[in-house]
Amino acid sequence: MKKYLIVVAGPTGIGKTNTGISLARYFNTAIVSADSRQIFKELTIGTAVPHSKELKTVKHYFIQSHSIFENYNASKYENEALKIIETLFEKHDIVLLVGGSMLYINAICNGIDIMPDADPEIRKALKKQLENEGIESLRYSLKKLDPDYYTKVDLKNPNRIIHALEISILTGKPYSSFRSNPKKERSFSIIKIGLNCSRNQLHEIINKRVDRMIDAGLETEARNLYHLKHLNALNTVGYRELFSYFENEITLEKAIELIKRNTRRYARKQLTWFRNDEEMNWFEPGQIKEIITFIENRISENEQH
RNA sequence: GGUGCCAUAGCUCAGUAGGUAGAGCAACGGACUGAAAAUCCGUGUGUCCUUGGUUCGAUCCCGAGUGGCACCA
Repeated sequence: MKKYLIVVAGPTGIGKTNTGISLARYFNTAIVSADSRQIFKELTIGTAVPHSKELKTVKHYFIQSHSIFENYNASKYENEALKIIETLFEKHDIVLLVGGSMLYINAICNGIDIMPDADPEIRKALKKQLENEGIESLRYSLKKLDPDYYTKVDLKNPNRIIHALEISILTGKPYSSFRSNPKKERSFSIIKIGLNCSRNQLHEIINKRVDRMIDAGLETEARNLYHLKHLNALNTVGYRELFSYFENEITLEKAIELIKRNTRRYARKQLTWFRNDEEMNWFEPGQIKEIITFIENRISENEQH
């Protein structure tokens, strides 16, 4: 039998964890998480990591496996997760990739270009340039260092420009020379399962889940991390709003309201990305049987060719 | 029961000296290759409560109805 990576994606709160566990038990395999925040061991309540009970039933990878002090990114994830996946395929024909981080899933399925890690000092300097001289100045630098990318990039998006600049400065070569938009060959086939429900339902799930997080002590978790708020890992829905509350910028009620709103928006953004993926096969959460049947049919079709 | 006020976007409300309407919030759509739960761009989504009348034309003026609120009984 060939090897199959089953991707389970969908907006936050839709039930990826449960679906993933059901599928993993049925196929007797492990789960590789594709979640850019659940990966951090310092974050628990605000990221809705699977409960320890759930983690005991099925082996999970990349759940609370890294530290927020590490500068993590999609490329590191691609390298590390791919290694784990390859290892798992030694014992399993099917492996599950479960999560909502669009770029991370994309890194596994299609790969991203190889280029050096950004230098924190250079990034710092560019941030300062943005702060002091404005985005216009960054654009000017980019036009000089990478005129080709200058015509393609969203010139209003400082993060994009900064990244192109930091790579160009670090390597002495234009950022665009590293960009080939690869579709990397993988040793396994990919079957993508997308989970979605009505928008009203999704909003209700999200609102309730945020209330549950607050009841579970999210405020305390955030307060204990407050002194680390400069870390990128904490530029995260659920924490940043509480940080504003700690700074007396908003009330607790307002912070909770904003967490709900920003989570809803995040879910929408995820859907925008996933909807665009033509390989995605959509199901409602709870349609486990249908999903299993679909996967088995897909595999048996594939085995015949 | 009587009197008064109100009824416009999902919500709170503005407005039109009569020419089918706009703010805030919410919502919705999109971009995306090393910060991605990040970052950035875009979009009013409407039986102006219903129904008669006046008018070339009514969301606006007049009458009636319905619903809500307040006060008086």
